[in-house]
Amino acid sequence: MHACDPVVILNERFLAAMRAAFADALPVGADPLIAASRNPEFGDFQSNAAMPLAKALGAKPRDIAQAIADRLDIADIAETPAIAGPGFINIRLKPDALARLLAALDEPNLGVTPPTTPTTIVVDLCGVNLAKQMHVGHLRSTVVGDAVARLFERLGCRVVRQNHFGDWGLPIAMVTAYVRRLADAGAVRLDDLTLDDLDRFYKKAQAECDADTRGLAAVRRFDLGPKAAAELEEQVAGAEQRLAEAKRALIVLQSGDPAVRAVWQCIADITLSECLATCARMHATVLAEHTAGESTYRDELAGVVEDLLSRGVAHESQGAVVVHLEDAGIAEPLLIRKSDGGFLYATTDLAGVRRRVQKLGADRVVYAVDARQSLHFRQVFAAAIKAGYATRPDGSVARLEHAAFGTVLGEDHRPFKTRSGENVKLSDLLDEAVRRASAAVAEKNPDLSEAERAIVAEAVGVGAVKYADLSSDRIKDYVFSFDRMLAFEGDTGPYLQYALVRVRSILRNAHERFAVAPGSLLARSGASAPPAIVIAEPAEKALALELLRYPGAVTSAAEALEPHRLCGYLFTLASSFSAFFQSCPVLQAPTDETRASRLRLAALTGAALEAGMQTLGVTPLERM
RNA sequence: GCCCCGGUAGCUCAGCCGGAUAGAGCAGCGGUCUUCUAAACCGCAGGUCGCAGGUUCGAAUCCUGCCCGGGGUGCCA
Repeated sequence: MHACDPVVILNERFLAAMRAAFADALPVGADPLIAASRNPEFGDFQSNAAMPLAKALGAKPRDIAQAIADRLDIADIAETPAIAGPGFINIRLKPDALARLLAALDEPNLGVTPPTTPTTIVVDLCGVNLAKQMHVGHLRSTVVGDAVARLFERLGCRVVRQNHFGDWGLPIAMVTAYVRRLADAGAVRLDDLTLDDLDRFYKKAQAECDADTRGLAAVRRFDLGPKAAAELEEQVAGAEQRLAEAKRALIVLQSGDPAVRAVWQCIADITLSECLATCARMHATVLAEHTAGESTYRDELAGVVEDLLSRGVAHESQGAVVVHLEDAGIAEPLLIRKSDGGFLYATTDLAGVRRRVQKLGADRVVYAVDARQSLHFRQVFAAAIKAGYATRPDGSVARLEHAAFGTVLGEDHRPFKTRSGENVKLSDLLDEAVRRASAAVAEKNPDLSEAERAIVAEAVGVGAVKYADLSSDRIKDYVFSFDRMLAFEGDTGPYLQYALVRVRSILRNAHERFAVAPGSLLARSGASAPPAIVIAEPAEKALALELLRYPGAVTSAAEALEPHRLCGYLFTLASSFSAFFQSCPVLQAPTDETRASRLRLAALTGAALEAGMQTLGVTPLERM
């Protein structure tokens, strides 16, 4: 794979040399340990293989390095290797080899090789709840989940997205009963409801059912007077009554009562359509067909519990049903049925694993969910494997992975909330980012028309929010700052967008001034004889080496489920291009050959930046 | 109590399946626009990699213990 990636090529060549040098004495699994050199003084790449082999082979590291170097067949791509320090083998690529490797990169997949066997990845993302607005809590699940999905799509895998929509259970029954009461009383018309209304009703319904039993206990304990006690008694009694109503409503909903189901469906439709609109605005591919609400599992839950009980995987305990997981190293058992007979989200998630592996054909299931669910998923995965739900038709066990992410924090390092302590609505967040982006665009580029500015501001604002979310290690909490993400300086979405805009500006000018057809520069865009690449200047070489890292960056980001690796790569690529842009005139290049070569280099950079940004779901722009 | 995650420059973060002098960006100081978009580039300054041991030729990276912060921990999701 990655026939244009020097690391892959050198790895093969070094392995061959190591085998030739040491034959059977070479320990199994010996690794050439190829890495890009951090200091250009030492060369472009290095092998660290000799030092670890010293002990196994009973020889001095430098002698081992020499033995490897002597048998190394790399004259076609590199200068004679140099041995330095304790036994590093330093490699410097030849300029014409760089040009050949870049030409190999110039194909539709930019060097990324599709898997030899078809692989299906199911990605659980977004996870909105019925009757609730999307807020910052959904930002990461949507953005990280979509980026992971796009990474695997870029690798050529089959990807199935699943929006595990929280549309079932007691809280849902509560709000459904609440809305139905309002509708029956003529206080609301179902057709006119908005998600804002529903969000309010949800909170009210929940508050009504939330008995202040602790308050009542405190009043009694401290004898705060009969009036306070009476008020609280009334509140508790009312809440208990509402809760009992909600439980009855759940039973009615579950029984499929048409009137209740109609209200529920209406609430679900309103929620989902707004959710899908917000996802579309964020350029996250979450569509109606990806929706797999918890309600779609409702008829499977009893069967799951019965199945696990009958096969001895689950056991009754204190009236509930649990799966013990000590053998998987987890002390806490997983509860899958309450003592009142109700099911839990673990039950749904078990049914989810079964469907995703056995119906959707997953080789790998990835959950883009908050890190606080970490124990829950460890339990569910262990239980699912124990139950055989993760077993594929060929008998292999699918990989179940939690792509856990940390919390979005405010500048005060507390979870990001509004001043009044509410969750920040995602659409408000995006509006604010776009508003700020618009102001900045107006200042930086007053020549843009109003219409174009609106488009650019939307792409820059949304892209800034997404890039900020994706560019730090997902497991860590991060501090949300409009100022930083929109500062247009440093490792930000706008910086990447700007680098691509500069590439495209060059290509536009080349077309206008030199009649260079845009499609004539790259083989991947159909050119039969793209210009020859000549690597001469240091900035050209640095850019070339950076471009060749593209396939490896995409692959490792996907494998590790870490989009921030791709962000880091794109930032260094954009930086290398900016340095090249500064020191290597393209249109004013000294010769026609140099201009043509640099144009192709620019076009290739543009292609890699564009592909990378699309993989992150950050909109590439023509101008900004 | 037990379990999980974090702790790297004044700030925000990379680097963590061990490799040569620990990197960016912001903030600070100093340069660069008659020339492809200066939303950029170049340079200077800035660090007991939480602490202490251990493994290793070599540790920010692996292991153990501790400290600090966050989270989770049987009938919510």
